[in-house]
Amino acid sequence: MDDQSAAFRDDAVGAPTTGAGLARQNQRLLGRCGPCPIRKRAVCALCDATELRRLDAIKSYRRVGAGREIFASGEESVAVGSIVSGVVRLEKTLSDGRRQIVGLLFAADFVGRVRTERADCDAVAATDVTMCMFQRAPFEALLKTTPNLERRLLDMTLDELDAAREWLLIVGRKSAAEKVASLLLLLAARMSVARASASGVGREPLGLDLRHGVDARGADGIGGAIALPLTRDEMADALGLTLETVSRQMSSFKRSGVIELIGAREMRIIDTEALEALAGFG
Amino acid sequence: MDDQSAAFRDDAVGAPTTGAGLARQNQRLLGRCGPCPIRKRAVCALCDATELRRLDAIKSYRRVGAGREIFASGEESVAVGSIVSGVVRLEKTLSDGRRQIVGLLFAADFVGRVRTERADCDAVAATDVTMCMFQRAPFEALLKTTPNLERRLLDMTLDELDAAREWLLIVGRKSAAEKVASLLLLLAARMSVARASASGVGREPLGLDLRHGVDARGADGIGGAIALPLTRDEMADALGLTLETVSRQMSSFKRSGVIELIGAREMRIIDTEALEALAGFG
DNA sequence: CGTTCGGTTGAGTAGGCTCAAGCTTAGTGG
DNA sequence: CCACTAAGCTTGAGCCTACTCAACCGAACG
Repeated sequence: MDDQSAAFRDDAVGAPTTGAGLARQNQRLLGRCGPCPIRKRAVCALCDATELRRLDAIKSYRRVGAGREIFASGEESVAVGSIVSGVVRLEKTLSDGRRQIVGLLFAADFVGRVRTERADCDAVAATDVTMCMFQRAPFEALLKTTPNLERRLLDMTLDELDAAREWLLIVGRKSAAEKVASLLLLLAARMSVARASASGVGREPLGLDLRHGVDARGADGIGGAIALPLTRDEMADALGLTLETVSRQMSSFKRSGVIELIGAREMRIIDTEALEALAGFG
Repeated sequence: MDDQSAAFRDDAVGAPTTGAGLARQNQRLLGRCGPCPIRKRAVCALCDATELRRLDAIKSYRRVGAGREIFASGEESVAVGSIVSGVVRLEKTLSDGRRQIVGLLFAADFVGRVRTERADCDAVAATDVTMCMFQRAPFEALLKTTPNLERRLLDMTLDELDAAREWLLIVGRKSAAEKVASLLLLLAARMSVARASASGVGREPLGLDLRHGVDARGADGIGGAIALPLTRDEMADALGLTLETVSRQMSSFKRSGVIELIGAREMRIIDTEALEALAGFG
């Protein structure tokens, strides 16, 4: 972390959590958007060269260590941006401490809320995160004059909305086993897409979108090992369960040979079809 | 229902459910947008006269009887539109019949999904509904050339996303009593706003947005009687509960004098603060 | 080498579900 | 007008899933 460019703000110094392996190569592509790994999928996906130059003028990269807050609920929302690498969780907390994770954001996803004064979720780095940030005010100004930017943001927001509703079905109506299986499939799908980020797919749904679990069969996340970006506690808070229940379900999946656990925070899916059956698709 | 204009399609003939009081006056404002009660809050809110004329050219009013489907999950999405009056529920169903209501839409809210081939929810009229519909293809064409339309749709979609996430917290982390209290406050707030629809508020969050429950104190829905647009079963499916649990909670609120039930489908909130406390805001 | 954090596992409990019966209301037809 | 029906609602009894409380484990770290 010594060859930082001037535009690179690094919040990860002395990161509270052990987050090895912050994607080194991201430092190389600073400044220009051309070689950016999320260029084709992020909010800038539809922008032409001119528009990209305008965005470039107001962007700044920022690294956030695992566990660090990106913005807090209720605070004035000043910054928005795209995730270049890593995972961000959006969470809400009741006054008595009960917490619900209401969104998981991966590479290329957009973080922050335009056109509102204050955030209504906390956004926290679930892993070490690299972001391409914009001040909200100039970004909103650019939104107004750049239909390609607004169009892409609308698309991404619609996809997030679909994902949130899919998640509502899982949290509201599925059993503990189905919930955990659903989450594991989601993580497998999204973590692997994030790794294979060079591929320029045009339309990428975002957030907690379970349908990816089905599409991603054969992608290198299922079959390969997946580093879980959430603790048992966080998984529980995403699913409306307790950490003990999540742990028991994981152990049960492991015992029945559906998944393999490598330590506690890494997983390999052995039998994708069985896991999908457990997730109760339909 | 005999003075229908040519542009008025009526799906409610022989409506399967008892839906008295379909807002008669809506028939009067057909054709022109000027006197439309949702003009200032719907997707057309930011449109100028020229843009409005273009929208006017592709719109058609449609009445849907309570219980009737507006579109079905998986079917090709051909129509979108604004709710002029009534309540629409968005729901998802698992193959074994478990159902989750993932959105409630009221007057001025936008129904349907642009830029996707197929719907991923069912949309069903919860009450008799009057809609201002557009064919999806011409509407999307207009979206591309009308920034004011796209901007407003983005705003509304962002508000829906906020609402869906708020709902996720309720479904995932609240107790049965808190869930039911939260839903009653939401319904009180949204049903009263729908009635006082002439007021031209610029920024109106949409959907299952609970924060309205707090804002709407003193509005004429709280204090006045509220016609519940959902059966106990539907309330349960919105909250991730069973209908019996919902019924028990309602009875309990009634016994403790927090609400009054007028028949089973009409309610008056007696003690708003108590109900808010029961809803567990924080 | 002790501490801390995250995870696992067990035992007992309870909140909400299931099953079941009976009630209310509105609509229908004799 | 009133029995009949059906849909929606209420209430009760018992059960089960997931929660609570608690002990223990293992890895990482100072």
